[in-house]
Amino acid sequence: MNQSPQGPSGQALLFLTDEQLRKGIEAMFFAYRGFTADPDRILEDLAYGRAHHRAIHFIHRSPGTTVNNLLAILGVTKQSLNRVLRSLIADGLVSSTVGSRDKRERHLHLTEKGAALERSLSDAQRDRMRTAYRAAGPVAVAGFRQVLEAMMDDEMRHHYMALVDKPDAR
Amino acid sequence: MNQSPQGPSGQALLFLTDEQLRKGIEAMFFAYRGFTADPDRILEDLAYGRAHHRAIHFIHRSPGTTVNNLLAILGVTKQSLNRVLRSLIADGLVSSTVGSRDKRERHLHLTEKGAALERSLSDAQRDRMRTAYRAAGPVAVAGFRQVLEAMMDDEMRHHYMALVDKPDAR
DNA sequence: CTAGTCATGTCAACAACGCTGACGTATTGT
DNA sequence: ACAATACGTCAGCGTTGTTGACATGACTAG
Repeated sequence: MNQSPQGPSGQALLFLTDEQLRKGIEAMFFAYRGFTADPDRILEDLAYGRAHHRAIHFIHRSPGTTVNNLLAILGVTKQSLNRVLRSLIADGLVSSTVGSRDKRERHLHLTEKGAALERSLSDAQRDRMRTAYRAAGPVAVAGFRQVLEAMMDDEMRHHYMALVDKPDAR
Repeated sequence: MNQSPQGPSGQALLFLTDEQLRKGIEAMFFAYRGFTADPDRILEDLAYGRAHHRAIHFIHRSPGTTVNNLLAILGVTKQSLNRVLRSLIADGLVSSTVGSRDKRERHLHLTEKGAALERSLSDAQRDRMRTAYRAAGPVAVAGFRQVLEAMMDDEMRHHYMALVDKPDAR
């Protein structure tokens, strides 16, 4: 069970023990609750949930994205996404415009109202992230991102890589 | 908006830019999907979900724990937890025994069958974590955990700290 | 041009898993 | 004796995921 992995040269790879791996697993569990806590608090007053937050986030990040593209990034069915998009469009937070090149596609944008909510949500989430970053320091932050990237499924890493090097639309 | 934070001595704290924070946020989102993907695949064949996994994990980690303690760690209502526990007990994965000191309490343990499922789930999750750890290296892993710990709510960090230094019951 | 495929939207039904509120029982502590 | 605690449960509801089926309009290959 790899309790004390040894390198080929006999050097101890102590960070790969089951104990260390378990700590990482539990850290992910508890940290993710914190990660979503602040936006969740904002959303519960608005009859929206985490799914709305995700849609808003990625529409903000990729203005004009199509439904199909959003589907691939979020990894849900079109019925699930459609339910969320329908309410966001009905409430005037998201606009859906017919594609000019391909008229089957709908291009999604945040309205001013939607952008305002996005700012409120991401401000809250960034505040916590900033506090954590500052407490841990730049070296830790680099490691944090390295491990997370290595943890992704290939397809998700592909979407991630395509996003992170794009300038923020802020 | 803290676009280019400067230290008091004018040194650039470039890892605290909104851009860096956003990358961390998106990395958390995509990585968490990978984090849960493997156990989810195992569970979907068994009519169980993520909630069952969490219950099994923490009962394994704290054998004999009470319902109230599990409630605090998982951060859900007793009705939610009870629904999960009821099915796990009915299916013979978890045993619930009346407390000896305080007979109001129920002490929860995994049965042999429950322990077998726990091993199958945590093996899958550890495999991915090990691959990620190995790819990122020990320094990155230390940073990974530092940032996650700084990201937790105080109460969750308290539960985390109480757990991680306990030896694994394996 | 016709046939097939694609992008999207929608209806219905269902499951998992959160929640609130209320009530009951047994046990413990004051 | 009385209040508080630990637990279980019923009923109902909301969000978010799923499948399956069907419709429309638009593009594309033959």
